[in-house]
Amino acid sequence: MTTATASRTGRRTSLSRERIVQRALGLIDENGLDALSMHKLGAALDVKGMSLYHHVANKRDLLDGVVEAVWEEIEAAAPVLPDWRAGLRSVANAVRNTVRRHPRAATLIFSQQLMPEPALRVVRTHVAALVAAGFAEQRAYDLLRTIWSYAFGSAFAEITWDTADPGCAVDVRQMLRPGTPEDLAAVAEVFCGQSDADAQFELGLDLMLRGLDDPTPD
Amino acid sequence: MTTATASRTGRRTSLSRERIVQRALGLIDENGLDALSMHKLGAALDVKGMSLYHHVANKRDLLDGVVEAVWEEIEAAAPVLPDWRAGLRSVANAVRNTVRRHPRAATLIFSQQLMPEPALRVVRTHVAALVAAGFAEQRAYDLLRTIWSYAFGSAFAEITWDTADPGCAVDVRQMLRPGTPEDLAAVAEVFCGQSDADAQFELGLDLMLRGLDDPTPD
DNA sequence: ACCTGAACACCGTTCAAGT
DNA sequence: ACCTGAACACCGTTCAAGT
Repeated sequence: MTTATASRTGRRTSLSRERIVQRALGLIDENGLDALSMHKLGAALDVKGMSLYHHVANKRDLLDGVVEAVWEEIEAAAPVLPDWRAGLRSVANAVRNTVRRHPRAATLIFSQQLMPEPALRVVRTHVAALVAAGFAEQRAYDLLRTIWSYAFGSAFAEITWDTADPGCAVDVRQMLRPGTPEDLAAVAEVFCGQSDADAQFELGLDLMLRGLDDPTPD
Repeated sequence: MTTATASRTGRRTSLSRERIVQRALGLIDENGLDALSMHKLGAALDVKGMSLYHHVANKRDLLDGVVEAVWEEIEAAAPVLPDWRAGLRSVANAVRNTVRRHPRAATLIFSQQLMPEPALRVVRTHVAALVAAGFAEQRAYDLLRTIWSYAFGSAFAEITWDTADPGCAVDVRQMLRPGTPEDLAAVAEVFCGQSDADAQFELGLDLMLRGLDDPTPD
């Protein structure tokens, strides 16, 4: 299952929480969350599994670290922009693109009950930008939360339905239980086989952003 | 960990996939997904773990069954309504309320790569209603998908942030890593400590539904 | 037809050594 | 200070019995 290619590189540098977390994210991206064990992660780092416990408290702590690493990517991709609508758009796109880049790690973001620091920095930065644009603070939090929920919901729906092959369209049937009647399978094909996922994502985003008036100068 | 109360009831009725799946969902609701094992599930049904394999193919198949059971609850709570906006609202609320009723099982819906039949029936029914209201079929699918994504995203955000104690507000800090600086902790408290989750959910829903024009009669 | 004892490889985690 | 061998309880799963 695990390739033996990793055994030559990265033996000189010793372990660190950072290196362990990044390797874990890499392994999850490659083989899926279920295939990640402390034993295998150790092996991928040229070390025995037990050694990891010198740098992470336990597996839960390790996975918290992975969630934080994903959030750091979101943060880096979600700059504040002069126009407040464009700023909210940048948050939404950062969330969606990052989740799509790590589809097999994405479920962790919701299953670990955690708000890591990079996530909180995204909130702080963009709330501040909305307030600077004239919104009341409470309203700014509400708007950000709404866009945030939509972006995560869309990204999750997409990765659930994407069967990893962007080209071939008809593999939606893989996610149906064998007995599924033909008429329902046809429904799934239209609903899940998104011809243009980007346009679909924009639809909801546009609806929400166009519905918002510019803040009244107070 | 497991209470011994279950050992008296339910011994006379023999096993069935249905009974196994329902008990699994119950155990997940009580103790969380990580605490569910085939051994423990067997014990909760007065049987050895291996006996379950006569009724479910493996654990993945069992969890697929749990996802399907949750979808059946969503389906039952999402009736078609005369007004198309009210119909979309009923889907959104059914998703949100059901996810909130099974917070510890919710992550399964996205992590199992599966569209079970009750989910497909919800799609078919509500697309048909939108088409009857005058929308083009492709447009109907797009709208439903948008509302769907928002509802799941909101529900997931809520259960991630809800620390199970609806009363006490300040337990948001449990989801912060110990080192988190005070200013970021304050951000988390406003962002996650939703004073009125229902109103927050309605905000995004209203934005989207108000932005939609009635379909032009063709 | 359905339940089970025994067994397998694998898992997370601890701890007393080793260097 | 950091790595490891040995060991623990637990896990998913198989299979040859038992009834």
